[in-house]
Amino acid sequence: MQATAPTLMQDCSDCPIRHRAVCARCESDELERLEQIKYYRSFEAGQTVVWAGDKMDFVGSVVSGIASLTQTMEDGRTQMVGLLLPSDFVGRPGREGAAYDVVATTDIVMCCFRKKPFESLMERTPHIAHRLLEMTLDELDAAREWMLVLGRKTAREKIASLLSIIARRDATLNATANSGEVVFDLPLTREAMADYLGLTLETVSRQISALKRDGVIHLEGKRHVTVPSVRRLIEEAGDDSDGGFLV
Amino acid sequence: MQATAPTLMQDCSDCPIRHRAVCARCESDELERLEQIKYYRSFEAGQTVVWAGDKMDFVGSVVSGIASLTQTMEDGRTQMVGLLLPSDFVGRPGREGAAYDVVATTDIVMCCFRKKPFESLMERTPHIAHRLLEMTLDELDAAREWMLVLGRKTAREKIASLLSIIARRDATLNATANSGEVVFDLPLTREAMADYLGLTLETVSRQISALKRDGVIHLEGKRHVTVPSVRRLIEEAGDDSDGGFLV
DNA sequence: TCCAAACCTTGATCTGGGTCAAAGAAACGG
DNA sequence: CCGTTTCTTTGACCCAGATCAAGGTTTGGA
Repeated sequence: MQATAPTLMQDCSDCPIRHRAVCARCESDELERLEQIKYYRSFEAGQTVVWAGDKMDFVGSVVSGIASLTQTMEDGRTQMVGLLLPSDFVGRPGREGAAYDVVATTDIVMCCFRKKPFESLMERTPHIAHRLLEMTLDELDAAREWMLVLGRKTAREKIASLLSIIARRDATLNATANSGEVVFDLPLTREAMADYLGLTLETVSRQISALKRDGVIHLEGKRHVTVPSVRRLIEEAGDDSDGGFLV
Repeated sequence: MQATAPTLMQDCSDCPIRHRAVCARCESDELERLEQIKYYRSFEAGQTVVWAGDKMDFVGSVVSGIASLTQTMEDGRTQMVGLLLPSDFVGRPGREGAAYDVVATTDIVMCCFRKKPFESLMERTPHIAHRLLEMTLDELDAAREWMLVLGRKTAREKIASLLSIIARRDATLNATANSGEVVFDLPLTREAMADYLGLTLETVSRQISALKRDGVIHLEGKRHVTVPSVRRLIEEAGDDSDGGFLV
């Protein structure tokens, strides 16, 4: 669905880096310089963007589609450690290799900058460094919140937490925030959800069935979800911290 | 043990902010400005430095002792989301409230800067912003690595992972990196370890006993640990990523 | 020196979620 | 339109770790 063809946008007025990483406070000549070093890449669902440990010579943000950050043990156990939705930034200025695999979950288009020029631009443009610090702090908060999910929540709460996050992101993007009902398409397979939640795919499937049975969500097909009451969903997630969303 | 009395160091030559946050690349007049806005605070074991959600009007780093970052659910389940060892930085420039409780695990002394002046110093001093970005990226990496521990490792592997981290930090600080044997004092109670690892304290106790029985570690009293072979410990942690340590 | 409060260990038992297995849906290429 | 592949659901059973319970050990104050 997010599988936008790799249309090379020429003007990039909707390029997320513009309003998220570089942001409002930028001078127009800074934007100009960014435009000059910008390029697009696209990947098909399942493709690996970078492997953990490999040199990552670019930074960028997701334009369309969904990518995931994944850590793997030798014996094959994997844990997804982050989800990149459209407009999310990935990259580690000042750091060499990738710390985790970046994998395209759906077909994706990314807006990239080669690292060297981006870094030197950062040197000259405090606003960019500043904005990146803010974004990184936010990611750190999100990661730490997720640690609570992984360490202490039950399977049912985990599923509800994930659905809350997706619902929130989706509602923000689509401004569907009305009656408390939210509708969206799950961008992840049951297996990907399991990897994100530290569960098995069977447990994910069972708990989704249970939430459906209990009327917390409604499913059409495997992926199309209707949440009649977001408040109820957030209660199921056992959560404080999802606060701020629709309350 | 880390319970240094709140000796107000006048010259601060060993103040961690100097070499970690502000770092080598700073000009001496930047250091000068930092000195001017610096102050010390100390807390007793068990005291809460800030509550989640409260306004946090300072940033700082730990001089001595250990603090922990903790998230709590309404029903009392808690998850430790970070550990602050001496020289670690805490604070969120550009962000208002704390995202988690900061609690003194042992008696601690912190070196602080009021946020406002620190932020305005940051504006004028790109190196500081830059260093903070690097530190935050490192913390994010650590948090994501920990997500793998929480989501996918067994209780035994979790314990071994935690011991590896403490051993590594301790070895780095004390330069004990010799024969592969490392000796240190556990700075955490069994309960605190459980909160960090997403386990119960009983399970922690049992697994520590098991590691002792299997000769992976040796215990003297409840807290004094000898690790005869760090390599072995890292194997028990099931880990790749602890690489770089003593190999 | 003794008592009380923290901490820690160990045992018995229970259970949420994992594992193994089989069979439905959807999607897809030919 | 059909066979194959990929994804999902559901069932039966099992086990790692939680829970409940009871003692030990250490620390510290009076």
